[in-house]
Amino acid sequence: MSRPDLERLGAVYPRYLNAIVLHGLATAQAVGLGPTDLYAVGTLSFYGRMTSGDLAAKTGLTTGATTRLIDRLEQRGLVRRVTDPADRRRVLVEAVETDALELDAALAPARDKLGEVFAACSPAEIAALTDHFERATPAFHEAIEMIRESD
Amino acid sequence: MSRPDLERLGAVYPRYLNAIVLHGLATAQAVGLGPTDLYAVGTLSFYGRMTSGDLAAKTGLTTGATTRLIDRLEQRGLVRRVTDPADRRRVLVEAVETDALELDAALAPARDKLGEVFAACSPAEIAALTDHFERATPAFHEAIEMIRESD
DNA sequence: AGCATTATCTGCATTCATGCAGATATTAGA
DNA sequence: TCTAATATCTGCATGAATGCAGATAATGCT
Repeated sequence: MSRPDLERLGAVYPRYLNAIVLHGLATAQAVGLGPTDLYAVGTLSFYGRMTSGDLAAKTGLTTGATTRLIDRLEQRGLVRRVTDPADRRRVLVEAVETDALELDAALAPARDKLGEVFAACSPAEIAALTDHFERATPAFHEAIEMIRESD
Repeated sequence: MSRPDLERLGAVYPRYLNAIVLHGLATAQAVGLGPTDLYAVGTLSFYGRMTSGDLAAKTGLTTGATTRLIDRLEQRGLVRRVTDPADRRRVLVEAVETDALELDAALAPARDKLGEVFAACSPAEIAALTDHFERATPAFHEAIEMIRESD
């Protein structure tokens, strides 16, 4: 791989990540949630129910702060507590599928704009991009854990 | 483009964005800044000096809150205020290139893990990905503006 | 020169997320 | 059964980000 290629990636990629995070913050603000709260809901809906403790680990909060986070989300009807029948100390939290948030509306501009970007791609390019996204996602999750371990 | 392709993209992409934002939040926490503060620094260093008001617009904060944000960043030596000689009401803010933050250290895990992902790509794939990132970045910025306009 | 406009800053107040330490409930093990 | 360990919750406290309204400073127009 040639040097110029990597340099261009190095220049473009940080700005790209910056834009995505900024967009995430703006979305949270638009739906009236803190960033952590909104992305906790996302995590729950993408990866399914998990215990309060697991959610604490994912978000990097203490268990106490996580209790309060779940309280807030439950109060807004975004999340549901289910006691684990196998171990009644544990509380499973699951996303309620609803659009109590107007999350769909908040994401509409991104969907439109990104839709145009993807629409300009060939099927092969879409496949390549999807492959990349699929590999990059766990890489970010691993990086998150590593950041938190070295605190 | 076939349906299955788009469905896979639709499943993978939201998780990908979720991971990036979560990683952004974890990074901010690791360096001891609020998410807005950290991504304001990023915006300044990527796009160069801008007025306080422009930064307010970019972050979606009021001008008062932005003054405080600049105060915080200046106090930590991440940013510098420069009075605009052409219009002395205006304050230009520019990023100070320093690693007063151990931002490099905080980003190291992501660099490593993502580096592996990119290393597995052919030069052609790298070029295609870079093209995509380059097109997606302004799309996100436009989406941010649209979200804020419809508040 | 005088006035309206613009850009940033300040004082004040408030909301909110979060940590911490101890409480409670449940399970597991000796 | 008694005790230790585990999972979540609560009370309390605090720091921090933010908004808002008015203050200050600079510019531009008439």
